[in-house]
Amino acid sequence: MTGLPKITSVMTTKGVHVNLRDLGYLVAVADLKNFSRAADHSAISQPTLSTQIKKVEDYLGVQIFVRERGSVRITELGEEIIQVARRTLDDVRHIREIAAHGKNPYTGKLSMGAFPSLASYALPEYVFKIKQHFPDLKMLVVEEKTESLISLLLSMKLDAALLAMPVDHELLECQPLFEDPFTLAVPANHPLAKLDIVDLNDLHQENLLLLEEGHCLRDQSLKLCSPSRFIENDFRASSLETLRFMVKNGVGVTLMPSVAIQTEDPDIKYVEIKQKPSRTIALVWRKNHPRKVLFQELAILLAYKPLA
Amino acid sequence: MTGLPKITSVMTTKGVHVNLRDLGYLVAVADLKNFSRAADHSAISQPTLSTQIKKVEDYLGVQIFVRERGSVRITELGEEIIQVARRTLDDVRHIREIAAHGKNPYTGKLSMGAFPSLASYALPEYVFKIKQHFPDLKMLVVEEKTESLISLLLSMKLDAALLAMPVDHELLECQPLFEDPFTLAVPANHPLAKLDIVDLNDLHQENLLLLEEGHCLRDQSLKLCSPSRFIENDFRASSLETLRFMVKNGVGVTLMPSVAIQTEDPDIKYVEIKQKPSRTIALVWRKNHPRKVLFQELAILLAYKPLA
DNA sequence: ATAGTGCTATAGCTAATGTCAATAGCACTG
DNA sequence: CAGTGCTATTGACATTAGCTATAGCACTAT
Repeated sequence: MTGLPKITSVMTTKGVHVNLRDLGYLVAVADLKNFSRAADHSAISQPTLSTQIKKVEDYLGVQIFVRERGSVRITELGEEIIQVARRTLDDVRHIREIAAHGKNPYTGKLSMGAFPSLASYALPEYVFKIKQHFPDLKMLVVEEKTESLISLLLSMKLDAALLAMPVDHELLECQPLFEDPFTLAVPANHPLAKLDIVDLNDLHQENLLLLEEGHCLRDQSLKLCSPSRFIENDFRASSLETLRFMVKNGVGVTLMPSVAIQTEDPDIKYVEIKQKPSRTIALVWRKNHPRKVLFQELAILLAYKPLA
Repeated sequence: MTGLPKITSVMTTKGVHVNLRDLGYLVAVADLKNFSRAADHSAISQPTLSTQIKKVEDYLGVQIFVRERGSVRITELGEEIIQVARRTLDDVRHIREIAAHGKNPYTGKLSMGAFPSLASYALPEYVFKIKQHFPDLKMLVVEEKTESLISLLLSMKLDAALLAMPVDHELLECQPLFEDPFTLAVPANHPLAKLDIVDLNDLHQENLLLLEEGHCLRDQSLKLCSPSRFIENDFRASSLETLRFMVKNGVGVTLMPSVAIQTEDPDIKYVEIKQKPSRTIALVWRKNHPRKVLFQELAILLAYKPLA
């Protein structure tokens, strides 16, 4: 036969696509800095890993790893690529989680957030209650200001959050849990401490202490106290405990949510307020979150007053 | 032979993994709501697409699409899954872009941001200059407040940004471009308008107009003007043009960055300031961004005074 | 030097997977 | 009741990822 040779597969361009699997290999090599161990970790043979990595590098047309004596270095471009690869793999994990949670909302990781002036007081008991009723949930709690919590919810990095109403966002669903009345925290030796009940309109020239910007409690307090003529001051506490400390030491007064009241302390008196102001705490989650059924049940579970 | 039958592949569990390709199919079906057209769009046959979609649904154990008369509905869970799938595909596209830009930084999309009190004035000319020197770049401009720009840079959603120094972030690199001196914008009929130069310390009881919270120009102005005893006011403009309008109408004065000066308007006078305050505009990008070479060249290109 | 160690790369074969064309099945339409 | 417009199933074929075996390379220890 003098015809043309039968070309079956010259230029066997092995693999033309980037795979999720390949991304995993990239990350494994990046983490372990060693092809053989990365192969082990990925449960494939070292040659396979080598060829797959090479395939990706060829496909992208850039070098990701520099194979060096004893260890593997990552190129700058490689770093960038691997950073995104990690994100990609996380997303795929996320897809699997969504499916798993859709099938059984009562298992798996559940991340729940609360804003600072609520978190430390209500969360411990809440987490305890949740663990009792849903023992298969792995709780993860996050303490952030309201604004951050909302963006975490929207970006799917957080499953649910305890927020103060109102929460008006068309992508979020919201179930009120309980009312948290405000009291006025005053130093025990302050004239107001002798009262059983105080009218916000009667407060003049008091030094109202507030949290720093971004705390919803600050905004609520400012709103409620606008009729009173408080002394302006530049002090901005970073936590409710700092505020309590300041009140205790006679620096001023502050609005204290009931969940945070600690009656043991003889230096502070918490006085009821005639206007009965309160904040409504709600459980909030993304509409059409795969586990909304769970959240509705959680809301019922947590709707009882959190403190005995 | 009475031995056991040779089982080659009973239970042929076709496909055990989710693929990037599969995610693409999901998105195509979600977009087109029709298997056949989605197959067409994905350049595969309809049967292949059907089996692959089914494979994913089987693997995840949840139904993603409801095949209905005439069209395809997406389950709630499906919506969530597809949302993440889109993100995943974007990430992979991003990986390819990183590689492409690493090979040739001078082509492809380039997203550049600037904060509002600079954007409208400097960006048009900048974009023009860049297009001239790098005709293969597809420019995309974004106008956001400084804080947003920084998080966009960090999350790789923005390539570079024009920001006011200082920008201290260990993941960001920063190349100063030019000084932008502040002048005092006053109504033409204001006594100050007659001066050639004004001392910030001589300003008393002027009504200083500022932008709303979050604008870096607001913070810079407040810092510079703290020695003066300005009238406090609650007005917060949402743009520099609003401020200019207010000044024009005699409501007060404001600090105006030189890039924003418009000498044509006879109703406003821009008075030089004795203290020669200025803001330094810099080009900022993520350290080890694949195209940092490009940004360094851009910085040189843009370092000349932006306005004639 | 020489064999050994600890790496990654290459080759050739096999199993798994994705793909196609053909066709079945289903629910409406004319 | 044939026709239309869908999705699902089947069986053959092509591509890809995987394996084992082995090569190659640069040091290290004997």
